[in-house]
Amino acid sequence: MTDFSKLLNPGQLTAATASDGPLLVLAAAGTGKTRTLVHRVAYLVEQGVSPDRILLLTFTNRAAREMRDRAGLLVGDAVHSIWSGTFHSICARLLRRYGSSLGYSPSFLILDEEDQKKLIGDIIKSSVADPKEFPKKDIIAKIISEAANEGVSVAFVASRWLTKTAQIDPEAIDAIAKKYVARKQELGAMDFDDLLVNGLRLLKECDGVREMLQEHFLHVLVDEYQDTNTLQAEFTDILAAKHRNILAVGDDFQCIYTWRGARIENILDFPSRWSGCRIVKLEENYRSVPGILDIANVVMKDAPKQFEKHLKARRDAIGGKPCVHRVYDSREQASEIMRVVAEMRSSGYHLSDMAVLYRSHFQSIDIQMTLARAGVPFRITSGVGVFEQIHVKDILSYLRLILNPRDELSFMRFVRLFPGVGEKGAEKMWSKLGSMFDASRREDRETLGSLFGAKAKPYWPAVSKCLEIANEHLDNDEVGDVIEDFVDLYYEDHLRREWDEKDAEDRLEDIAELAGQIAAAESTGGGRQKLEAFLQDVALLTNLDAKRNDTNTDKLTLSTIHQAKGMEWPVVFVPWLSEGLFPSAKAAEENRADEERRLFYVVVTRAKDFLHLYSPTIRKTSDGGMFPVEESIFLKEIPPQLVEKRRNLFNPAYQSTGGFSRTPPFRGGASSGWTRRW
DNA sequence: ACTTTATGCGTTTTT
DNA sequence: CGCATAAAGT
Repeated sequence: MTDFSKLLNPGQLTAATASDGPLLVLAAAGTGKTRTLVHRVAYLVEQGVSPDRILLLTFTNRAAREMRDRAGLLVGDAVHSIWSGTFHSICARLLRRYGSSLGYSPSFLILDEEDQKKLIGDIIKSSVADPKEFPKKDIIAKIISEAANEGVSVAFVASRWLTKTAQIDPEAIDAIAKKYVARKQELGAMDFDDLLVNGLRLLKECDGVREMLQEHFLHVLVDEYQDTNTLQAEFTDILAAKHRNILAVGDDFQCIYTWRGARIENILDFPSRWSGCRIVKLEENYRSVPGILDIANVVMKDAPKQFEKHLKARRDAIGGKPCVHRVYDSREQASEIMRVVAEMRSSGYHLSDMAVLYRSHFQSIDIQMTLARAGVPFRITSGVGVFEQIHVKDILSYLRLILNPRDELSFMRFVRLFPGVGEKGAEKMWSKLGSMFDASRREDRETLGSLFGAKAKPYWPAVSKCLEIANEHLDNDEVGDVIEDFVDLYYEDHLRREWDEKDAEDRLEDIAELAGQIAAAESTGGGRQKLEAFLQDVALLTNLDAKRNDTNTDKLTLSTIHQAKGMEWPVVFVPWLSEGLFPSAKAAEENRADEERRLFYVVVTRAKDFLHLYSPTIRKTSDGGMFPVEESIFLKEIPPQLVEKRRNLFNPAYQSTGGFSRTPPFRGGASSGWTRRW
């Protein structure tokens, strides 16, 4: 028996070894939230609870993996039986098993954001008289998603948008939404939101399934509870209703996903929803030095809705106070960051001990360029996911088509890889083939070949050959070869036609990586089953799930604050603390100033030893414009004695007043462009 | 009629 | 960069 009292502080111990019944753990940043949760799992397993009757829900794949890894150290192989994962992936798992009650096949497709927008765009094109006068697909997709996540009607959300975006007709948008639902049905597909919506429907509408699952899950544990939306809170409430063993862990101060439907009220009301709920507060912070916590406490001192919480430092002070750097522009900011990085390295920190955390992706561009020029290795979580990139999706559609002759979306994508085949052509081919294409049948391959135009025809025999032998490869568990053949015999050519040399090389490398990852995936069956399992849920994988082998090299981390949630580094840099950027102007417009504040709280509490905050005096736009920017309100609020101020104004703005532009820049943005590689 | 190529423009945050 | 739109090419 483990002596938990030796491993945990009193608060953590109470939570981890609590008796049955509802429990809310209010864990402020850095107070050992994950540790508590992991030990709770270990405690339950030691008490004889069968691991497969424990459900552990998280928000991100990374959190799920960390939880599994750490629990594994305590309970060993039992960890593999625990039901743990993101809300989305657990719902997907349940729906694959029991979704037939709702009319879904176990192999339903999961649409990623791009697929979703594409479908909505197609519907707009075909059903709206004048698409130019109609809201764009991105807006419609957002409205539909918002409605799903809040559990309200599309027309309701659309009319709410009316106030800020002109010319929206709620009825018309509702009509699009209905067609979108029908189209998904036709394809046997669910988008991300459907996973949650249908996961909940499963519990509400299918009495048998609900009762079985309620009986099955003895313990329901939810991480980051402050970020649950209506659907997720209801989902866990129902699952735990029978045994009443629900453990919600969270921190209302760290609620940063309201834009995605998170309801901070879920955690605030938790005690009243669950009668007899015990509350444990964790306020002892083991992560950060006192100087950093002082700032965190200042940031949240006037927070409106909250459980009273005050971070108590358990570490001694080391180094100096957190540092505020006033710099001239984005480039100077980048070189200043790099200078401090070098300084910290020479005093013994590794690159992997440091992170640059920013409000939005584009704010990292100058930093990336500066680091690249200086040859400092860094790891970045870019705006576009690895599994959402064009070339990866191309390969995935090729693989999907081999496995599923009726996969319309994959077919469309696949045939459009050939020159001279566009949207209309692809549609014609699909209907001429009778809405199916069985790659393993010679006739189907010949028919398709005859449908190609003159430009595509020469390429077909080689690809046809690939398709012919693909099944053989799959039976021999040679998934990698399936991809390799296709790339060698056709796709590499295609890439080189579409992109310049360097880009094509990069993309080929990504594909090799993908092949390796599929081959390495765990599975019970042979190549076919392995591939099937991978393809089914690949939409749920994110950047952080790929390139795991990357972690052994020493690299500086560049990440958005959202993606950095739950993580920690000895040294943290926060660029662009300027009004309009952080807090973001857009958030202010939409009355979400308090969320920006919580976001700042989150980033401050990521730092263990050193915190460096940067505020440029000007920002430049892509068209060469130059504008003065004010220091962020978050910096202004910090009492001067809590920080050390440094000014680095190599090139003060006031010396060249002639350079300012007249028109203000668009809302955010210091420079333009995106990076795909990471 | 449909596809390819050229050009301009907007960019929060994510499962 | 990717997307939408317009113009040019098949």
